[in-house]
Amino acid sequence: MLIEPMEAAYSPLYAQIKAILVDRIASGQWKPGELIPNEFLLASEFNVSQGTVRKALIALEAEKLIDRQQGRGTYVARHTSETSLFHFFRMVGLDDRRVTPSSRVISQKLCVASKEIAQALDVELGTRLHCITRVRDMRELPAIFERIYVPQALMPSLEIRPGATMVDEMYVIYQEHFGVTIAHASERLGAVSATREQARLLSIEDGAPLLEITRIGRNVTKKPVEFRVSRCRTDVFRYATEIT
Amino acid sequence: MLIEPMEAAYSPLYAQIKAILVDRIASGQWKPGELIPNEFLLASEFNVSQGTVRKALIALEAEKLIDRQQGRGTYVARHTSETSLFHFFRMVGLDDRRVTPSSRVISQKLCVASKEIAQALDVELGTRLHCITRVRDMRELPAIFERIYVPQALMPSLEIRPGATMVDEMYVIYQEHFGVTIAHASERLGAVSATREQARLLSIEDGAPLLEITRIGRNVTKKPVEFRVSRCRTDVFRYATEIT
DNA sequence: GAGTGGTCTAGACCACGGT
DNA sequence: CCGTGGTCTAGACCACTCG
Repeated sequence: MLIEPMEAAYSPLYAQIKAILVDRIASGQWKPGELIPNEFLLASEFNVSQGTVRKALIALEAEKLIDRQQGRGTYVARHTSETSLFHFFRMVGLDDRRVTPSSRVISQKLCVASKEIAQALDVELGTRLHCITRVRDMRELPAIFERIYVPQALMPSLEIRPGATMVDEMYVIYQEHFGVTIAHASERLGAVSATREQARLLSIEDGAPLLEITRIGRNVTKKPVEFRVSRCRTDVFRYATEIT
Repeated sequence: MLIEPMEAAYSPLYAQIKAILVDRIASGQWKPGELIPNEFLLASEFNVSQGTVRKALIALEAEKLIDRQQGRGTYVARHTSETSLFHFFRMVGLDDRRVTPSSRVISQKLCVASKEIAQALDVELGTRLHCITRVRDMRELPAIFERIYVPQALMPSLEIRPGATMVDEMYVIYQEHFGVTIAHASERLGAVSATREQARLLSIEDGAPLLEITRIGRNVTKKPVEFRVSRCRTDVFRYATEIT
């Protein structure tokens, strides 16, 4: 019996607890990598039983917002190059084995949101955005041509050295430098023909078919934060997904 | 304390219960659509508490093997055109709205498993397969060219009338006629150029880029049952996936 | 051994779908 | 009204990590 507002739509206790915990993570009160109080402490704080807190925590773990480790404790999820790639990067070789990309930044510019991007990011038309163009190599091959758009307001000092080879994932940078955690993403896939520029950068024939992935990245509160378009060679790589 | 074999790897009670229930579904002892015993009955059958059974049932529901309905009971999941499409068919319009395909069968033949297909279906090279070729229309447009391979041994009398417009999903047919339930699938996506035949059937230009989806469909025990290659127009449709 | 999350139990009560 | 699944509690014990 946490809250009992008149006329309230019914919501189970564990869902209310969960919402409170999400808020603590979203607001930065609990930061990525931080150890949060154990189940009994949370239970006594909210005056509920440990089992109820547990149910909220299990739900948060399923959403990958926290990381529970038996014997150690519960931590706020943190992006690492590893986990970020494993979670958000779906390309595999024809042998079905995961590949690790590295990236070369072609350019970083400021631009304004087009109609499509403004709608995707839920911002005003003309909002100022960072626009990063890069090529990602996989197994020594140039494989992905990528444009990334993020609102300048969210990450004022975002600065990627053009030409530098990047090991770190963008999502690690967002989180560690700007406190922005990408927790969910929507992807739309289609097939397109390579433009002349893309063909040159990817060492393929002009007009060759490319897999185009359009992604909207969202933070823990599901607000859109990043828009990205990736054009991938699929002569030696595939996009992998499981339906369960 | 269900089983306690010497040297056994530790496995929680609810996982053992779950395995038993999966087996009852896989073996056909409980058939799709059937009402299964309630939580207390199962609990007393296995001599565990209701909460333990519940945990197994919740896991099965997450895997979409059963359908739990408050106030009514728990049913073995059944494919319907609706649920099958909603679960396995990922194409959406550019407006992000779901589309419902209909299909025209071009041909049905018998063939033998190539190396690639034999490996995918985990059968011997040369195993006899049904091979169905069809075109799927979406919003009055020919949109997908598709080849489906299933072992003849699994579905001896599979017979689709060429030319007939199909409303029913293949997966509904597999389940209702042959007791084969597709419960999981792996998909690999890439971009390819349309062959002349495909271009003609899809009313697009020769060599136009198509999204190629290679799917391995698996039954409830995760054994591969169907191999399918779909080539999709993505000028007005997209493949949609969420990363959560 | 102390502390954490994971499992399991037993029982109470609630919300929902039918009769 | 009954029977179902859904929530919540309180407490016991198990498995893992670390000092």
